[in-house]
Amino acid sequence: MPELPEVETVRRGLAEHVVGRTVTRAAFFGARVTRRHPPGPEDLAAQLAGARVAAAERRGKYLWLVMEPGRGDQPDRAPAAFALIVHLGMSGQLLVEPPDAPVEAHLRAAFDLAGDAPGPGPGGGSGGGPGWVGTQLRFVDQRTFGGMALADLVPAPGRPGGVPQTITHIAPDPLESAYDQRAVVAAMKRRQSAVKRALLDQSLVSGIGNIYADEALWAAKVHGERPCAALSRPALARVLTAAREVMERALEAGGTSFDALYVNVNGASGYFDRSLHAYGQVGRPCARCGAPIRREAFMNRSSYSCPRCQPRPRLAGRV
DNA sequence: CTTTTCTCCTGTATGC
DNA sequence: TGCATACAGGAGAAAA
Repeated sequence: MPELPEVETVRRGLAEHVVGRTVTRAAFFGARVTRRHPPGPEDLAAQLAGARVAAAERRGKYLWLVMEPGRGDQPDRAPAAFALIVHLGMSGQLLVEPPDAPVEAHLRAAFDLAGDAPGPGPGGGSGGGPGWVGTQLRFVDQRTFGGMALADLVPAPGRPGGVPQTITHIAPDPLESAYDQRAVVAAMKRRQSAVKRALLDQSLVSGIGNIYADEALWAAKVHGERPCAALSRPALARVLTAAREVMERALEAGGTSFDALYVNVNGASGYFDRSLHAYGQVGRPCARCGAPIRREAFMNRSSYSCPRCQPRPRLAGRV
């Protein structure tokens, strides 16, 4: 499940293999992948055709490519850059492949790319590389919770290139300069909800999903059902710091696993198997105290925690 | 305004 | 073996 570290790994792959190239043709398959782009897939394809990928950006779990339109009718006046937003949902992958690679079962979009990418990627020079005639960027998404859309870029603090207008409700994530942990702690203090719900609220702090929420709460020794307001500011800060640290470590573990041909979210995190202390570890001993990790229902899914290190709040829920 | 619930989707695992 | 069911879960719309 792509959360911040996995999405950042994909962004880095895009920066290396796609930025600098021009989209010569775009195609979309199925209606759901463009459901967040109201004008529809034909409009999306038309606007991308001829545009150059100027940058690959990320905030939380959202990716976007900064696109510079091709100069059509007005060669003396450069049209404004815009964003191609990509959300991977739960099962989305971005793949960089030769155009004649076999079509994946859940291929949702394909972009033909022209030009060389800068840096030591494929096609980056005469030596090395597979020597493709062309390159395709493909979006494959089994469950199609992800999608693509266009948006204008609007100014945002700490983001020189701006952020897409349609995702300005997404808060800065813990790894960007605009992130202000003291402000997040203050906002959490005012929340009338459990701390895990707050961690998952992307308008408060972005990038954290179910996995890293459980890991952060385990590291901070806090049960996710504890009300935000019942936690001290230092305790809230410890939870947020733990979230940042666990995601930084996951990024280190996952950041090296894609090769030159492949920008793959599923392969991005070897972190899952080796370093999880709570998520999915039901019955296994807590790494701190040895008590078996428990699983509890939470919002139609699951939460994992240590029953000894993370005791449930005494008043779990009010009526 | 704030907070919670529902819904979208499909492959995998489990139970009878 | 075959069929039904639970589960994974991000995010936005709808409801409370």
